[in-house]
Amino acid sequence: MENTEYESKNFIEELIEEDIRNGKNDGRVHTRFPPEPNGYLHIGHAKAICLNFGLAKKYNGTTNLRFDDTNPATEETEYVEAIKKDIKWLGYDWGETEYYASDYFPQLYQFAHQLIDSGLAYVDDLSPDEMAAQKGTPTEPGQNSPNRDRAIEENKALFTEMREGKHPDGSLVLRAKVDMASPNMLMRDPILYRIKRQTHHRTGDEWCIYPMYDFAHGQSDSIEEITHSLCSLEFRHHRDLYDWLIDKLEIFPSMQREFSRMNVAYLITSKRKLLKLVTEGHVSGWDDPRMPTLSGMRRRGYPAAAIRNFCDKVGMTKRENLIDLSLLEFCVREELNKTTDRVNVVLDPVKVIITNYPENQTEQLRALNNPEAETPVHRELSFSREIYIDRKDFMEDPPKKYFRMGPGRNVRLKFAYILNCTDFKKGEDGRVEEIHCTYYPDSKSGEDTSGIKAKGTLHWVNAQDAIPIQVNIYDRLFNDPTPDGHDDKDYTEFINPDSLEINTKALAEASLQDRAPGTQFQFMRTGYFAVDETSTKDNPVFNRTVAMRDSWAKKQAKK
RNA sequence: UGACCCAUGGUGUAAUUGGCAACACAUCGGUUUUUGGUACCGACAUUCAAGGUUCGAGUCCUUGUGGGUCAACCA
Repeated sequence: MENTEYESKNFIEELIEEDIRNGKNDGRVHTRFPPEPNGYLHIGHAKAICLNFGLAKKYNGTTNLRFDDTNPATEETEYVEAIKKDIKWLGYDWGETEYYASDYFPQLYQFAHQLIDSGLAYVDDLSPDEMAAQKGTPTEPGQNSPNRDRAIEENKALFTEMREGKHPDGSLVLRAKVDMASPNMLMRDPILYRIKRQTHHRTGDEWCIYPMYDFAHGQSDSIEEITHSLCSLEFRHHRDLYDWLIDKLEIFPSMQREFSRMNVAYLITSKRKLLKLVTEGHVSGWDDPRMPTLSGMRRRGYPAAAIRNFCDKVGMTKRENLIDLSLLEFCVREELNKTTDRVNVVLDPVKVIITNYPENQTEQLRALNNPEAETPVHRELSFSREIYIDRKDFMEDPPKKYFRMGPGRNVRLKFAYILNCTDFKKGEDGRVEEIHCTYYPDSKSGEDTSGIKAKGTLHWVNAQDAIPIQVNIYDRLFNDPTPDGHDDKDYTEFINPDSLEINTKALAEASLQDRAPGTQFQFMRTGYFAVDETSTKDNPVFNRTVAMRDSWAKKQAKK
């Protein structure tokens, strides 16, 4: 048949399918996710995780988790644990294939000797400044080091001494003998090993020399027989060295390909810059709900499924990009709309007295938890003479298009009755402090025979049993779409001073008293919220994940 | 004054490989609605430029233009 669906593939999938067609690696697909354990995973990593694990799943392959831990100065076990937790939370499982570049230190050391034996590596004693001076520039060739032609035996002896700790930190390095005139600066005799007396989080003090990225990453890929090693665009120039080393070492030919990093407006994804936000106290930690880290987004209430869907929608190309934050928020709302229970929470309470409702009466109303759910589930909601509504749902002198409460107007209370506003009282400060209404007894939700129409529907809480909660209202951390894209200004200058508003006057329906951290809700007409991990029965705390789409507010803002 | 990569609506991608520029987000308008939510309907680009090849070019070629990356004993 001709109506078979055509599935569009990204350039990496095209490449993999071509390899499979050609029988390369017997059609095997083996990817890896290689974080350095020097910080927490962020939204940018999510794209790489989804890519690597997604590809392996699609082509029946495997994905290794490999910690790229070759720089003991910055790496810690704390980060290893956090990274594993975040990957699992995102929904991926690496099974038994958990590796560490540091496990390969002995093998890498042998590789270095192999290169020396082939006359393709030498020990250099130049200072960093001298080396830089000889490096040349992108338009001028560099100069050979005076040590470049050191005898093989001497190189072997010196390198062995480096490993044995006979030379001080920084005094010697091992360099590959490639080409000091290469147009690719990375091929100008790159450093392979440096001396660094620093305790490693896994190997302790066993080593005082450590391989550089270029002599660890590709070799680790090769040792693990990774077929497709995918990384971001800025590593394109490393590919020449990657291939050169594999070729000279005659080891498994892993193939590196590059894709463009994900840039999301108003977010930053530089680990160094995120670390600074933490250490300088701009946020409460790596998992602050305003952080673009997976732990921060988790705490904020972004569902893993939403992040996966976002990564999928963003696509895979080699172009520079700046993705609208609204796409991420769309994915979050789309998921939460399907999954969360709707509850009544009043953020800025104003008391409403229903003057014709019996003083000592309380009735139980039936409330639908989630109208989107396949099987409807209901809960009970208590209702009585005094309730609270949100301050912004009342106007003393409302315009015609305002559908909420105002003197003389009818408005429905969700799951309850239609009210008619008869009066209101103001305090000394001029603020409305009490609203009087009457209710239509025959307008009860689900059994309304009143025939009365109310344009608006409000959320509310029963004054008798409403509980006080703390609500953290989060907004974007930066005021600028590209906070770290300005040459003349530091990104911290764009920090939004109003990125967190702590609301302690909110009142919630009684069912929210003792909910487990991480539980998510839609606060009816307000937004999506998640129970914070610090929340307790006596002090419930909720984080705003994202506000509802609000076409009314949008219209008002334009005026 | 080098090398490498990239260029399709406001944004991110697609175009069955040379054959009617599609999808999503955003924006605007409308319908439905006991959430100003959801759902649904509609509007919104002749593909960076100029040449060339061709019956036919977003796609191929040439030359430009614009953007990105590269000179850490970081990854």
